[in-house]
Amino acid sequence: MPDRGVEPPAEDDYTELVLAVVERIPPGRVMTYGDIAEYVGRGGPRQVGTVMSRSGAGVPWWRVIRADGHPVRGLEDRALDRLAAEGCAISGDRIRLSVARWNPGAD
DNA sequence: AATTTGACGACCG
DNA sequence: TCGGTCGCCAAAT
Repeated sequence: MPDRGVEPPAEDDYTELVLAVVERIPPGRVMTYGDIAEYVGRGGPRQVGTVMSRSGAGVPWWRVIRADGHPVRGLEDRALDRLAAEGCAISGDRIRLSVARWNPGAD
């Protein structure tokens, strides 16, 4: 049987796809739940949220934000801390999407 | 098996 | 700009 090594997650393919995308978001940049759903081509924003809530602890979850620019619901302070430390474009309590939004494949 | 919930998003007033 | 409402799509209860 295959050795699982040090990386625990991988409960299913969809989860893996989502986490893989989040892993690629560069520091100081962000993606919305909808962006990720569209990019992986399955499910929707809410499904991405479900995956992150359940299995997002091991990836840069603070770089995944809502479409209105607000950071993750319930963890806003920690997310803003981290993003600020990365030099992300922030305006008040929300991210400047027009500046910080990142698209994989176009990097 | 049916209903409610959730780290969402577009629309509208 | 802000809050209310409805639509979406699985997971959890």
